[in-house]
Amino acid sequence: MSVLKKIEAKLEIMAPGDREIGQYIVDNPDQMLRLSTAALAAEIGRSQSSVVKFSQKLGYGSYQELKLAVSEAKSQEWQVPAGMIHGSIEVGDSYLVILRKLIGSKLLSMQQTVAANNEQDIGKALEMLNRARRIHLAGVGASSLVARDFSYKLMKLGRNVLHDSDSHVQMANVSTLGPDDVLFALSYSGASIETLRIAELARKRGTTVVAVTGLHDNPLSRVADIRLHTIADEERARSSSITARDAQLTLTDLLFILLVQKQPDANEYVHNSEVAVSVLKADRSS
Amino acid sequence: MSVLKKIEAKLEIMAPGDREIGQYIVDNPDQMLRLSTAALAAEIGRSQSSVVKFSQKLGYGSYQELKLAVSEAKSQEWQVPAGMIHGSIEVGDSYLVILRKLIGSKLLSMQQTVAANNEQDIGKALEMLNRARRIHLAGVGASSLVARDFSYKLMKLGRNVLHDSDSHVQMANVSTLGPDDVLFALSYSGASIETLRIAELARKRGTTVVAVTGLHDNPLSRVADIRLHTIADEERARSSSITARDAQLTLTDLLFILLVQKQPDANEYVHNSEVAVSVLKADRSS
DNA sequence: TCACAGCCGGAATAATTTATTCCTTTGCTT
DNA sequence: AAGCAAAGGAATAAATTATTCCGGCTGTGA
Repeated sequence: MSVLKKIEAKLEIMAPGDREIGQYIVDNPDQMLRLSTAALAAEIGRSQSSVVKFSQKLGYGSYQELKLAVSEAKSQEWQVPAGMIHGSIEVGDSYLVILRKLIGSKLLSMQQTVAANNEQDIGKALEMLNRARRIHLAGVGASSLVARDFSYKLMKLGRNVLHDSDSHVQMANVSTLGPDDVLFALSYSGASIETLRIAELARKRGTTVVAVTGLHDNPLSRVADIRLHTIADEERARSSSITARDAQLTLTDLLFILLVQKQPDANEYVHNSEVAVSVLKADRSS
Repeated sequence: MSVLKKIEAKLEIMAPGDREIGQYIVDNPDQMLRLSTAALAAEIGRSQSSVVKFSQKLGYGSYQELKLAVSEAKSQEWQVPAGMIHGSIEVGDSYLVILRKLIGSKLLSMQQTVAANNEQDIGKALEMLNRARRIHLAGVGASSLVARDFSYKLMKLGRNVLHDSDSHVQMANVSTLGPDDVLFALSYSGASIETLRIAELARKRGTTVVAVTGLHDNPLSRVADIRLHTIADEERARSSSITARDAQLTLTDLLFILLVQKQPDANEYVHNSEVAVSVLKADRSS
């Protein structure tokens, strides 16, 4: 995960002094890279030692390491191709501007989402999904659509998958899960009460819980065994539900592809399922 | 020009000592970033001061600045200009390569999709959707998920929308449509027999049919009044269903945003619907 | 061949930056 | 109210970086 995101996420739970430092870094990563601890401290009116301690609390061995991480993070964000705009979409915008902004913010959320999850966590989730006897997918509203999309893909690989858009049915299904199963729960806010209850129940039954939520602290994430994250354009109200969904899809697509890589006979499964569907399509007589 | 290139170019005309330092940096930029002047000097058996002087000779005020430049240069190499790799995903690919290819092909399909539809056609579709008494969304399989996603968004705007994932129910619904209504039909192949039949029936009843299909000639497109197109990465079998869905979503998202632009009270509707949902979320007692 | 100017490069040292220690304050718990 | 833990700053230690100084080597011109 990018340091800047990490700092931003932790900002709320930091001590006031650390928050000021973190805020400054998030707001001015460029300046920060050129400042010494003392200079940075002076900039925001705190002591030099606080800056050093801040770096250490974040898990970096030294201030220099923090700088390196910031520099790397900054470069990752720059990957948006030139011409992309990710401002919010305004009423007066022309067709072309809207197009660019839409694609720009979609791209941004996809990139930030893959950056927000490190390979280890993805790997753990993958391992769980791969070994699971059954996979239950939980999610309501828009997340339910993502869950269903993912369930179709998993079925193509011959996995045992459960999902229903009705949360009561989901709850009933969960009550049949056991320790060999996995619950994959999606909720951007991490606060959807139905999904949360389902995750809690699964946890109680010894089922491994993989949660896909936003980066902020949230109840669903707290009950999970494995935490994955999606990043959406929260500020831009008008596109937020779009990018939150895109972020979830990016993550589930990634998991699907990685599963395919792991499964030697995946192509055969996928191929067979596609043949089966195309038989349906070709059947013009029905 | 990137520092590394610059160093490489000057390597020949440098004094032997400087050349050694430069070579090391070019060869191991990653290590260099974590080494102090003294450590770097020790690594190649030279004096610490030589390293400092090396930085200065290159025009950087300090060793730290050189480090920053190297870090930046390294990150630039990462972002393959225009950014992405569009190759298909292979079994041996590393995690990072998969990430890039996935996002690359998603981006490509989004860009090609918006390019494949001219503003006039989009405008006509928009006009139809805007005026429609009722909007029926048709689609099966993965397209049904896109249809449902779109239906949620339209409902947020207070529109009259019909969609059911069961094609028989869709068919039944269509038989209640009239000339003031619009059928919005999604099918990448344009050959899904259920969706096609639904479109034909709608046509017969005088309902305007908007079809969203691939660019190839196809039956669904032929019966439609307004044709919109999605472009997916067909060659790449493994990601085709992913990009086809992304393309459809890009198009429906675009239509949604344009509808919002047209509807003066849209924000209020969207806001109200979001408030309603958040009330559900906050209700921890259920 | 013999100054001598120029530079390369290292040792020593100065200056700066970073890390640690220690101590006071503050707010919370018991 | 006493005890405790965390926050945060001052002082100081440790490290890193920058500068100075000096010996040695090389090419040049008398």
